[in-house]
Amino acid sequence: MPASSKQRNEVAIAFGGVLRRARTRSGLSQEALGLACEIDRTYVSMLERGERQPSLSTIFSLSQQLNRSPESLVAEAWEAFRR
Amino acid sequence: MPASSKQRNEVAIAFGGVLRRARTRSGLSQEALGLACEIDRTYVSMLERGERQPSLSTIFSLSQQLNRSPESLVAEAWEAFRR
DNA sequence: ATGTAGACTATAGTCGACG
DNA sequence: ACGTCGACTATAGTCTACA
Repeated sequence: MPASSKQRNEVAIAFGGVLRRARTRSGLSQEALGLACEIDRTYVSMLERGERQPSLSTIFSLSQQLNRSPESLVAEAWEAFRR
Repeated sequence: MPASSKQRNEVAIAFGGVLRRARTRSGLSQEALGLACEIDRTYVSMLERGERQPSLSTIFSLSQQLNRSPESLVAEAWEAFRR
């Protein structure tokens, strides 16, 4: 068992919300974002719904396509997670 | 095949360097850091050597124990990755 | 205190199909 | 354009042991 799978879920949910807001603001569909990042459309969906947690390289490619710095996405997710 | 496994390696190496510097500066051993984060000592070693890539929740717990914000670690890794 | 190795379990990430 | 399901492959992360 990894450290705490409850924590992982909460992290995933925090990131998911941030991702969805950033994506909709940017006017991209999940499909378009996935295509640009070379990640699967259904996986973008899972990320946004907090069912999966991104690795660092996924964070990097998502942030690039959203015209955001990776640290800004992470900072937002961290803030959402902490509360 | 995931997006690009070459990119993943480079991300892992970038993060590994950042982690090692942050940890040695903080005066913690890999063992002590792993214990505090509830992640395996040998896995900390793999991360520092760029053999593995952290997930977001791993970044969160590492940064907490290093008294750093997650975004500062990510920003450094991103900078190292881009060059 | 760290690197490495092997065998393992859990989860990140892909893909095709359907509503 | 998105959610979901199932089956899959790749990799994150654990654990024991030895140098």
